[in-house]
Amino acid sequence: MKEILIEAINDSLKKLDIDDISVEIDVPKQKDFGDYSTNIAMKLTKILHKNPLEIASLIVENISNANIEKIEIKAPGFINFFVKKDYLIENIKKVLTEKDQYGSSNIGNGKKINIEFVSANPTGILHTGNARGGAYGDSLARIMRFSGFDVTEEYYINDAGNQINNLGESLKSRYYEICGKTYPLPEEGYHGKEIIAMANDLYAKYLDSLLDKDIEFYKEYATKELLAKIIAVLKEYRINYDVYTSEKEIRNKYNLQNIIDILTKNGYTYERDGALWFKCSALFDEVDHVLVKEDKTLTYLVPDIAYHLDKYNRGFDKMIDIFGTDHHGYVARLKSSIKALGNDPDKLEIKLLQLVRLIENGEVVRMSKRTGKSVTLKEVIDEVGINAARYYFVKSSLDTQMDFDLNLAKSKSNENPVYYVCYAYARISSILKEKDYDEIPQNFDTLNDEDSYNVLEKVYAFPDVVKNAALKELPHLITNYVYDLANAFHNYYSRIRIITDDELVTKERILLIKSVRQTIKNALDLIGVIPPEKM
RNA sequence: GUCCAUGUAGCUCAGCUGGAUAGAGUGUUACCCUCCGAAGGUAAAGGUCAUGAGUUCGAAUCUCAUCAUGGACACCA
Repeated sequence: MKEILIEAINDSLKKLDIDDISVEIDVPKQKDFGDYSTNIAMKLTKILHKNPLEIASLIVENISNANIEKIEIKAPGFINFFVKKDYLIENIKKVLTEKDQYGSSNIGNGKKINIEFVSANPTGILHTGNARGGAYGDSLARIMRFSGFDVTEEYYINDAGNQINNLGESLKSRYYEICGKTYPLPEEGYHGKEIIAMANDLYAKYLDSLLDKDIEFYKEYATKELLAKIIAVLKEYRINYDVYTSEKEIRNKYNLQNIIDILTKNGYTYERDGALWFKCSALFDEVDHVLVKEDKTLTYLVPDIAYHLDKYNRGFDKMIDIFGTDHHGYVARLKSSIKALGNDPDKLEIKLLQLVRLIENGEVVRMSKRTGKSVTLKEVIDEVGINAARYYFVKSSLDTQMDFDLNLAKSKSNENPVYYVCYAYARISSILKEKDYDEIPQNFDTLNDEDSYNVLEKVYAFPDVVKNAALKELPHLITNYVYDLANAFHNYYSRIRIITDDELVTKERILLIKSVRQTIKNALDLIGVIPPEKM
């Protein structure tokens, strides 16, 4: 409908000899201002040097279109369109025919997108911050896939380096402790409950027969166990990755020295104080960073450069990394390295999400993997449920600093808007159990009232919302939308009786609410929420 | 100190590339079930959009300054 109007306006503008301006069509907040509205007359004041009202009437004079019922001009210069409602009726048929595909599109045009998210180090278990990143990343992937992008969801496993050494040492230390021996816990060691649990498992299975195993054994065992746990929880959280990339494998696949050599050849390194530095201040960063330490070991930056090179080599049109804001200093470094290796840094987009602050008993709980103090994703899922958790963590934009009050989440979980939406779904399902129709009629003659239009307009808006969410990469637009849709339905339900004595009326109303239910389902699916038939 | 983000109703948050009288939920106060699910609906109250200037037909939205909050500024990852 928007396109039809834009075309009509453009035709009119041509007659006025104006063609190089883009016409914008909005949906006004108020019903009095019509179904659609444009500010084009006001934008043209600068070019035409005329009163916007005058311009508006010139434009309107030249518009004629069968779909338009009425056009009004309102001060200071808005042109408001009132359109015929046939398209809303047509749309019911579309929803009922396309079913689970309603709202999908091909605007992505098969472009290859890589979305990397969570990628938590396997040195502990997932916490609430990962819950947010996971909900965002996976929802974005679903939305983009639904919009015709070729999406790869990826998890990068940091299974090498210092932290893994510390992890191995930590496990060994705990195991020794249980065996009645001592082995020092490293200063940077991990204190999580899960490490102690693993040590207990080892003892239960092997008693003290592992005491002379070397550190490699503990490293490998701990990494494998923790990773399995992480993946299992993510799966429960309805996230299924397409690709897991291991840092260990990247280190084997790429000769890291080779990458440093290329950087050197391109003139982006220098030596100082016995270390080799990356001259990223010449590119996007403010300061330089070390690649090779004085003791000749590599910093974490080097394998990460290799990892991103690997992503580039796999031929994605766009790569999206989702980091916590605590890694924001890292963005410039990474982009610099990409440029320094001769790739296009604009293909990599790094999204920073504000960390979730945990509140318990009115106090901020400091989360830390090292001290083992945190609320895990698993606990969140068990306490508030998967639907509520996914909805909650996706409903705010990434830039919002979020507080997660665990007491509130537990005690008043009904306040979560997800229940309001699911309730609408369950209500419709329950009516459909009583009466249902499958065949779709040509006309819906009895649905010619404002109440029906109000709901149908929301249903009609869905494909546009999805496109918007996909292009702007904002999954929370979906939660906003689906709430509005549920609200429109609850309103309709309270005013209109669906099942009546009149067979035709009942049938058309049933099909209307069926299209609502389908749209709710499709929308919720994009954010990983599965509505129940009964609540 | 420098960099990034944020500041909208008592609280939690929307507000799309600047548009018409700033919106929801929650909380407070009233109503509404003989009938498809009241986890619902209706209404009232609640705002110097942090502050100050600027840009223009028009600013919560853009620019600058100030204040406040969170985070980052390692030869850790």
